[in-house]
Amino acid sequence: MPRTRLRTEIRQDQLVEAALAVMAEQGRGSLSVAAVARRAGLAPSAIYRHFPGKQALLDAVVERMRERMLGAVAAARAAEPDAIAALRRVHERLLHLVRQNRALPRVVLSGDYPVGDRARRERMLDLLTRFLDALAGIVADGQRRGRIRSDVNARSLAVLFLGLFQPAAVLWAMSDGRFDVTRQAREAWPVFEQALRPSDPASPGAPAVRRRARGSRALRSRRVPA
Amino acid sequence: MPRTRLRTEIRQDQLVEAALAVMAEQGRGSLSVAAVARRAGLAPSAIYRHFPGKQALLDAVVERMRERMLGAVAAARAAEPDAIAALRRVHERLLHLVRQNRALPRVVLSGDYPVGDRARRERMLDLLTRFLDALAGIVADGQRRGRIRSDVNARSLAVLFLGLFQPAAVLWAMSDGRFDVTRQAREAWPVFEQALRPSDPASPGAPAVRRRARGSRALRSRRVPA
DNA sequence: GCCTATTGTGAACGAGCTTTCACAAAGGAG
DNA sequence: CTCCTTTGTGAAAGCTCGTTCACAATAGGC
Repeated sequence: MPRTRLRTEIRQDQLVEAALAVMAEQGRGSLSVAAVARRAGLAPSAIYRHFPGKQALLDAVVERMRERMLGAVAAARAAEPDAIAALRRVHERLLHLVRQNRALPRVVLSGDYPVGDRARRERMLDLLTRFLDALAGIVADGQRRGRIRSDVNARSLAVLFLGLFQPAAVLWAMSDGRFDVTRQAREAWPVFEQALRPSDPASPGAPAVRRRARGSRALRSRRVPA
Repeated sequence: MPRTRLRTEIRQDQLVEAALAVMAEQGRGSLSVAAVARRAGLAPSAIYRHFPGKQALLDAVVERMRERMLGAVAAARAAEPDAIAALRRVHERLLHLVRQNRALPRVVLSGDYPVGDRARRERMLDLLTRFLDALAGIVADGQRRGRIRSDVNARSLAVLFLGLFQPAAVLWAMSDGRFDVTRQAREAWPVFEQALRPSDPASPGAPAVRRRARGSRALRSRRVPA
């Protein structure tokens, strides 16, 4: 007996959410077509009405994570003119995103989402690359305005920023939410923010004095494959 | 035709290494008993002479990662009396460990190693908890001697340290080694080291002045589930 | 109220996986 | 040398999973 009948766009949406929910609860190992279908209240075979196969569903999951992560960065950048404030906002939004969706670190940050194709692995890496590019864009902006130290290249600081929330996210997902990610953020952020400031001991808003950039000056902000 | 015949301890060792190699090359998705056996030059059924089942093999893999990670921390701590130098050494050793063994982030840092049992998940979390405890021990030592700022609790700084190398490790594993983890380390470490220093603008070796510890003073260095 | 494209279902197939088992060979103890 | 434990093998069982298919039921345009 067919249950309620819904349009395919709605079902696609539901199935992506169901897949995320299954991954959040039981890990990626249990991410079977049957589990996703059951979670969405459908028979396993119904999935093939809305996706060509399991791989396409997994792609859609990645695509949704991409939208949310890049969306978080873009929104924060648009809302806050100041680079440091924008980074802080990104930090808050990302943690909120992870809290809402425990599967995020398993999809994006684990480095081992089940992408079969080699081209798909590249796309996965591309997601993180674009994410880091967006962060580096904010950092570079702050560097131009003297709000962020210029003796370290923007890309490295962006990776450092990633390190500010990735361990917290993974620990939170691993511990089933017992790791206090809010406290970690509250304590770690000021340290990071202070580390971003120009090393000039003058007022924190002053333009960077650019004290000896040493050997790392010529480093470009390349793409991840470097 | 039986190939060369070796003692079970040697085979266990070989099989763990084979499993790590398979994971490093093809990801955890392809970590089948057959793949591990082929890599070790054995028939699939031979694995059951040396391990009760696949799960036990996976446990042994985790155990080996545990030894190596905790060993790296302990060795660095023993070799360097100064806390900051010890942390730097841990950082170098861990990156070396990851470079030698691309599977490490997939086993330990992804938060989604295929551990079936709930007790096993706890043990996995316990590994990271002990790792963070060991790091926090070094940090606390540095705090006592005034080498590291005391206005942030040791555990939070330990997680921050984890963030110094986890993203690099994951990016390196995801990009098949194209991400330049050495450069990232070279650029990021000074920033982190500087952020560790007591906020007192006096000489970096002076005892901490302990300027306003604010609300976070009473925070204990709890275990990860907090 | 009918028609047709769309959505849902249960059964079944085939592939791949873990595990077991009967049997073969090796290698040290006696 | 002989025996017996240990180690290795190939075949097959048993299982889960992704996918296909014939068929049923719905919803909306006419």
